[in-house]
Amino acid sequence: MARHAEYDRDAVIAEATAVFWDRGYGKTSIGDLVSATGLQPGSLYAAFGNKKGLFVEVIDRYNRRFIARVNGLRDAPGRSIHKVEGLLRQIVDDAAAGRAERGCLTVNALLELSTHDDEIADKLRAYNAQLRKAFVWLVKDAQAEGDIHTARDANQLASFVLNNLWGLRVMCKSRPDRASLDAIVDGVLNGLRSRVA
Amino acid sequence: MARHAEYDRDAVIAEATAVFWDRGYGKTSIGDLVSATGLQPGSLYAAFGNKKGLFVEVIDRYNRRFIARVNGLRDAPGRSIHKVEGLLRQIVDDAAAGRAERGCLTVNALLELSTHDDEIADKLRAYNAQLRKAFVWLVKDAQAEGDIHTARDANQLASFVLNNLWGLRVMCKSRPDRASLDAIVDGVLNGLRSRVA
DNA sequence: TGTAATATTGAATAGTTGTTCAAGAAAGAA
DNA sequence: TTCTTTCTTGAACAACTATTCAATATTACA
Repeated sequence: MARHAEYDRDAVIAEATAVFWDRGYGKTSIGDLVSATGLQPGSLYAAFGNKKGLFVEVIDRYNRRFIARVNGLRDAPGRSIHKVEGLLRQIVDDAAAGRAERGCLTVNALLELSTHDDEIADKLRAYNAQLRKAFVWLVKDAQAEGDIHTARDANQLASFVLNNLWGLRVMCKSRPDRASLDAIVDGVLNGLRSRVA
Repeated sequence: MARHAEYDRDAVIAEATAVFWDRGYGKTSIGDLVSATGLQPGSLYAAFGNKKGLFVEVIDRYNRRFIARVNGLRDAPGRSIHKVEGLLRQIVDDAAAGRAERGCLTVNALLELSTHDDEIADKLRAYNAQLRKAFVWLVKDAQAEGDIHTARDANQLASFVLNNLWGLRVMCKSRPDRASLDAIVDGVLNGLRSRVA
C-alpha cells in the first residue's frame, strides 16, 4: 500500500535527547535536531507534530527509564538502604568524573518550562509523584530490613530522599569538590538512620 | 559638562530582574526589557554592554541580597537552628502560597546557562561557596548553643543544608502538597539534630 | 549664551527561528 | 506495469532576535 518510514522512531528520540539535554529546550533549534537525527524538518514535523511534541516524547522516554531503574532496584539483591545510597553515590561519581555537567534533563526542563507550560508542568508533577512512590517502597523495605527505624514515616523519608536527589542534581552543575558531595550523601544516610522522629 | 542619566541604575536592574526571573534568560527578549525598564535599546546597551551584561548584574544583585540575608541571620536574636529552620520554612510557605512558581533565579540561571557559559558558571560557583560559608557559621553557632552535636562536622552539615535548599527550590516548581514540603524540612532538622556521625 | 560632552531615541540591520508545502521518491496492491 | 498511499526532501516564509548608529535632546561649564 504505502512506503514505510526509513528511520527508527526510538533512535530518533534518543538522538534528540542528547541535543535537548546538552542545550536545553529553548536553545535547541530545528536545525540542530535535523543534524542530530538525520531527518529533514518535514519528516520531523510529520512524526512529532512540532518541536514541543518531540521534546515531550524525549522527556517521557527519559523519565520512564529512570523510574524503571529505581523500581528495578527493589528486585535487585542487597539491602535497600545500600541501594538508595548507591543511587546517590553514582550521581556523585558521575559529577566527580565530569559526566554530570548537563545535569538532569528532567530538572532542566522543569525549571526552564514548567512556569509557562502546563502540559510540561503536569507531566513533571506526575513523574515526581511516581518517583516518590518508588522511594517509599525502598524506605519501607529498608525498615523491614532493620536499617531504618520503623517508627519513622516512610512517606516523609521518601520526600526527604527525593529532595536531596534534586539538590544533588543542581549542585553537580556547579562542579563542587567531591568532598562536599560525599558529605551530602553522608548527611542523607545519617538522616535516614537516625532514631528521632 | 554633560547630560546625566535619567534613570536609576538599580531600579532598572530590579525591573529587569522581574522579567528574567519570570521568563528565564533565553526567553527574555530585548523588547521585553525595553517594556519593563522603560529604556530604549540604545540606552540599555550603553549602560550594560549587551543582554548578558545586564543579566550578570541582575544575578549579582540577587545573590548579594540573599547572601546578605543569610549572613544577617547571625546577628539576629534567637537560636541558630531555628534560623535555619525559618529559612527553609519560608520557602515552603512561599510555595504553599503560590509565590514560588518562578523558583530561584540563581538555580534557574545555573541550570539554563552554566553548561555553556563559563562566566556565569564561575559566578554561580563563587556564590555557592559564599552561601555554604554562611551556613557553616550558622551550624557552628548552633553547635555552640547545644542544638547540634559538637562531634559533627560543620562543613558537612552546611553542605547538607545547602543541598536541601536547592532541592526545595526545584521541588517548589512542581507545586507539591504542603505536607511533602514540611516533611522535607522535618527530615533536614532531624538530620541536623541526630547524634550519629 | 555658546559649546562640549553625554544621554536618549527608535528605525534599520543582519541573522536566526519554527513551521509549511509542493515536488519527488519508494513500496505494496492490483 | 500502474495506481495509490505514504514518506522524504529542502527551499521558502513570516516572525522574531540581539545589536547598532545616526539623529536628536539635554545638561554643565566657559
